[in-house]
Amino acid sequence: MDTALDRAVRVFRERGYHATSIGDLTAAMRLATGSVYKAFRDKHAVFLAAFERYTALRQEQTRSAAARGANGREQIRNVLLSYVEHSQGVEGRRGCLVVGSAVELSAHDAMVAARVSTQLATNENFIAGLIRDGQADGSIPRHVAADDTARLMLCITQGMRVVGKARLPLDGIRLVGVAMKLLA
Amino acid sequence: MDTALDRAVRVFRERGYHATSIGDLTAAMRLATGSVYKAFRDKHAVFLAAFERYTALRQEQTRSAAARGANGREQIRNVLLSYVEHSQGVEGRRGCLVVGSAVELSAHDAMVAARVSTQLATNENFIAGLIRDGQADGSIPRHVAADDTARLMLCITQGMRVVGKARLPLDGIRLVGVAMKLLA
DNA sequence: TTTATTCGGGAACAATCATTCCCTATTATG
DNA sequence: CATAATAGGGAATGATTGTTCCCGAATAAA
Repeated sequence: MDTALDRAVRVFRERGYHATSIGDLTAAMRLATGSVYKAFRDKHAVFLAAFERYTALRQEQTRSAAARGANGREQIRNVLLSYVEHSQGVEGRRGCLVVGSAVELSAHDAMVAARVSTQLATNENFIAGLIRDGQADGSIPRHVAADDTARLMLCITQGMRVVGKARLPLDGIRLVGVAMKLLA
Repeated sequence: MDTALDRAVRVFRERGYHATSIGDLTAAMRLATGSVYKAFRDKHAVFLAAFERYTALRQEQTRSAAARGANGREQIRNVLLSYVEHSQGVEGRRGCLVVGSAVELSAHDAMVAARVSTQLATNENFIAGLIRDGQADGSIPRHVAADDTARLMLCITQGMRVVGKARLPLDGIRLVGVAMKLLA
């Protein structure tokens, strides 16, 4: 079932919610219509489950990217670099379910809107925490405003996914090199 | 007709392409079904016209915001501040057609994808030009990498629209204050 | 072995979609 | 004045949508 959900994640990322029909879903998940409706209440429930699964996976990926850094500053650099990578190539073209949901559904779907907000807040808080870690370990100056910088970095990461979906190439080293000035 | 198209822009921004039915469109544009199909070949053509109109309006708004600045640096500050304003409140919740199109359509609609890319490139080039202007007038240091910084600022602006659509509040002064470090 | 029960599959359904067609005013043309 | 042309309105149409219902096979229980 989890592997079927992974396939659902992929379809929703590629096509969005409204452009994904039950037919697309059953084809991707390799289940018949009846089987999908036996596992989920409706299309919306499939999407919610896919969203949940996607955010869990992405969270794990960014945290493990951060963990590869020796101090707060390097951890942030790794997180940003990881975002650039995921915003590019086939993965970037596939898109981010959080960004897609924010843009396509947030305005008219309270359930999705709530999950999008909490996910964005989680990401922002994670970055803010890394900034404070860096200030504690001496790799980031004390005068950096952790919360404001974290919110701007949230905009940067979400923006990368938009730009990446539009197929503009992103040079990780150069882009992140510039972004690190925010920690000066 | 232009006022009808303005109303179409609004609906597409609020609901996206796929979630907007012809019924929604005729109701908003205050035209009957037949009249819409007499003015446009199909729904896709209405969308393309709305996209064109939206980008023209937005371009004008950003340029006039920039024009209020005395030098390159202040012009960029004004552009960023303008983006924050447009990403917030009722306007922010309405969303950006470029971001929406990039996320919802770019992957499967070559015509839209092309227009999104050129629009993003135009925005980026505009910012890069302002950076170079600032370097010429002495308000921005020469060592700032114009192209890389412009691309990062493109990510920032597009990201603001995502975050704004998700209803996270954005403090223009603080956010732009941090972002201006990129021009140090 | 016989009988329940579960599970996946797919046909059937009503609703909604984008699109076409035709009718009726209104304006322009002779 | 008569008539051709145009523009707008809305019903009809066929395709597609999400959802439900029911069937058949496989497994568990008796």
